[in-house]
Amino acid sequence: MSARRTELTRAAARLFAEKGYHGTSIGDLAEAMGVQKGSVYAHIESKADLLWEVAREGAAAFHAALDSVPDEGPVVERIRAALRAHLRVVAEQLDVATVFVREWRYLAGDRREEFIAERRRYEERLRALFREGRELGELRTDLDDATAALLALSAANWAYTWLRPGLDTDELADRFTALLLDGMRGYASR
Amino acid sequence: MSARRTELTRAAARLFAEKGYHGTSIGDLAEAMGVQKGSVYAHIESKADLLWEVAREGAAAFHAALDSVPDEGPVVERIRAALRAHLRVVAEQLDVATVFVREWRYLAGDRREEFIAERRRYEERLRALFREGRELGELRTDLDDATAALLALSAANWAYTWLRPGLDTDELADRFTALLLDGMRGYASR
DNA sequence: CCACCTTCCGAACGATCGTTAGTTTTCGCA
DNA sequence: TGCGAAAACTAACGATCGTTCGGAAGGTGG
Repeated sequence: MSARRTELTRAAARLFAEKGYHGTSIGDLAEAMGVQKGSVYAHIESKADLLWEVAREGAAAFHAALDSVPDEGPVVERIRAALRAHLRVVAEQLDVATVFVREWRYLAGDRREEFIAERRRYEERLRALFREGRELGELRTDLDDATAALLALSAANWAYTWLRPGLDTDELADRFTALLLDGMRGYASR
Repeated sequence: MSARRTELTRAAARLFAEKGYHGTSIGDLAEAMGVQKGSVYAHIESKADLLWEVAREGAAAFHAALDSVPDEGPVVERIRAALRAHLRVVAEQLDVATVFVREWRYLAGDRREEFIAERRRYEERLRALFREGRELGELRTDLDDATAALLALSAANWAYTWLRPGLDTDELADRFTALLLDGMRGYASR
């Protein structure tokens, strides 16, 4: 893929995140590239291609982040690592993450189905961590792991709305992890 | 507001939630009403009016839900009540909640500012519960209450993506509350 | 029965949409 | 230096966008 084509994808990610897919016109893309709008079609076949490309890039980034989490070791540490990896992707590729979480639904046809499958697979990989933690006894044995995974996933998926590049995402992830692990109830009331 | 006008607002909430604000045309609205698209303007002055109305309805619903939470009593119970109230609104007014969480950003000008202020106020009201819990010693005194509130808010704001009408939102809220309070760490590792 | 108000129709508006086509410019490389 | 590919330009396409307008139903209350 040519350098110019890559620039176009970057501009698409930024504008789709900022104004939404339907709120971004080919003219907007062209203006961001400093080019006439017809020229955009030297690089793509359709506007939908750009959405597909950014969405796939997001899926790849989040899956790659999860790949960095070891398969073994204490589950608690692996959950912390997964949260760290996720938030790092959000902070470092905020536009792509935004499209991944919010704009993907404007995908159409087979691409939409394929994306949803990838998204579900990502959620399953995260969920498995919590289930394994319960089964191995590293988390409480009476844990509602589906709800726990949903809570963690909510924090991860909502992050694009408030996370700003430059924040210490590792520390943020650790704060979330600490809360998820130990809760917020006072010692006296245990 | 006439009955017909109310129908239009309902259709707008549904379509904005389903296809997005920019993905919904006046023609779509008209078709949902069984009417020619020009006729829609017997009820509104602009498409933006409908977005504003639905967004305001959402803000009112969530604030009203929080109003039902008592000002006194155990903080833990008030947090549970707030989560219950929030999830109930999401389940019972899913379209409105979706616009409130996701589509509001297409508001323009003063309306956008006003909405953001209302949204911030809602978040502040929730945050205050956690801060109060820490200060009164009902939650752990070393609690990172900002993060705790953010975690709860993430669960609340993400709910529109998976919550379906008919689910027992009280039970879901209680599961979240239980997790937030006691965490998921195994007893053995405390 | 008439006046009024709400609602809708049908046609049209200028603007903008995504996309296509033919041509021209730019530029790295043989 | 010249060739070929990549990139951009210009102009236009049909479709659809949000919106306007004059007039016609339809029902309600005086």
